[in-house]
Amino acid sequence: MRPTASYLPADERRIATVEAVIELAASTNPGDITTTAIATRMGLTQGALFRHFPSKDAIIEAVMGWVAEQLMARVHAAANSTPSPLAALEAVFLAHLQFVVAHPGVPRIVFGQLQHAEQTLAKQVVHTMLQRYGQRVATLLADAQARKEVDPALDLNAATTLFIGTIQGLVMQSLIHGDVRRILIDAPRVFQIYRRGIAATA
Amino acid sequence: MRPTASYLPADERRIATVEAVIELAASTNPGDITTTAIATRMGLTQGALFRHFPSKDAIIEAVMGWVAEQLMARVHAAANSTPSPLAALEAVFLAHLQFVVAHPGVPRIVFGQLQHAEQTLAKQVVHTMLQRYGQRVATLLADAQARKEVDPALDLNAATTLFIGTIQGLVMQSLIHGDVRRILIDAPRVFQIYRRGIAATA
DNA sequence: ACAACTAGTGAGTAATTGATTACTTACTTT
DNA sequence: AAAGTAAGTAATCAATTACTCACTAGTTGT
Repeated sequence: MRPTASYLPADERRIATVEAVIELAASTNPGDITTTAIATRMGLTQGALFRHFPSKDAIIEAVMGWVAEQLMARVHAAANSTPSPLAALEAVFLAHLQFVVAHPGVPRIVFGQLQHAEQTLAKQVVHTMLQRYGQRVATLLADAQARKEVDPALDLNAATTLFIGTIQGLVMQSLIHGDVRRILIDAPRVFQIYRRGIAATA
Repeated sequence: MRPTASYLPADERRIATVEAVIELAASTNPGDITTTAIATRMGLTQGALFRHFPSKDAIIEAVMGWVAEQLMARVHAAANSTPSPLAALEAVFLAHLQFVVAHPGVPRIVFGQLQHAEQTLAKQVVHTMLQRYGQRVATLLADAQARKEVDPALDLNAATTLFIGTIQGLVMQSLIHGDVRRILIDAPRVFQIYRRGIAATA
């Protein structure tokens, strides 16, 4: 409940707002996060929020933008961290999960957004993020195939789906058990099975 | 928008209510489903609902109970459909996903429930369901190991986590793409990689 | 020090929500 | 057919929500 300093400049206040939402989402149903709750956590009154955002939806959009930026930065860094595509794949896998563990509210917000029926702008941001993400993974898998690090007969689309699905599955499980840190224990052991599933027949 | 007949007996009306909620959840954010929306879909007035349920939460609990019952029935049937544990595992995998495709609102409601912070009764139902589910899968994997159908050195806990995670991942992806039926296309190809990951070293 | 600007306050509003209730309608039993 | 019971209606309630605005407090440049 850090009582953020008063009278921040507008851009810093907007960032503080995004952080407040993500922190709140760690322990609250994202759909139930009210503007009053956001403001209170920052030590502000509710009306003050609308000095920096035209609507609540705009706040959510800002949050999704922040998430997309942060996550993709980590993914790309991990993907380029090693020359071996297969090793890079594992680095991406772990980097993604570390990001989630560091910000447990993030997957909850993302899942929450995907639930909405309306084609909202925030949902669009999630869409393009996941699309770029999938393309990066597919490229790594193709590279690994070219280097004979994985099975030449591997179904690349299925492998990409399973890669992302495995991460989302781990996240869901942590959501079920209410224990985020368990992800980091399960992650390497689960990835080992995945790697075996796509491995080159030695 | 089938206008359910008027003057149903109480138990039938309760079942109709559960079905209405699940149908609504297929195209609406479960958290945004109002008692008015449920009643309207059944061709009733909102107040009539509270003649059969003491509260909205009670409606959700009834829905979760229905889901747990239906899903576990299908899972157990699939698990016992063949003597080979590995084949049974694939049968469970497909049966689960077919259930989701038949009722697209179900995973949305389940995910929505897991988002709640409070330890609600409905959440408890989901918990025990997933626990029993996991135990059944773990048993099948252990049997498969005993029959040497899978790697004797396989990490059973990780394999169980990955099994459930893979399903949840596929469901999430369909939620992202807004196309439920794609699950049935991806499912066999994804399972093939999973099976390879746990397979016995021939 | 002082004006100009920005950030925050706090009291409001309209709309929506789950829930209650007095009343009416339909079915069942004898 | 009369009486009793179960099911549905329609109006209404209190609470909560996102959003607005006239005003005040703090910050900054000169």
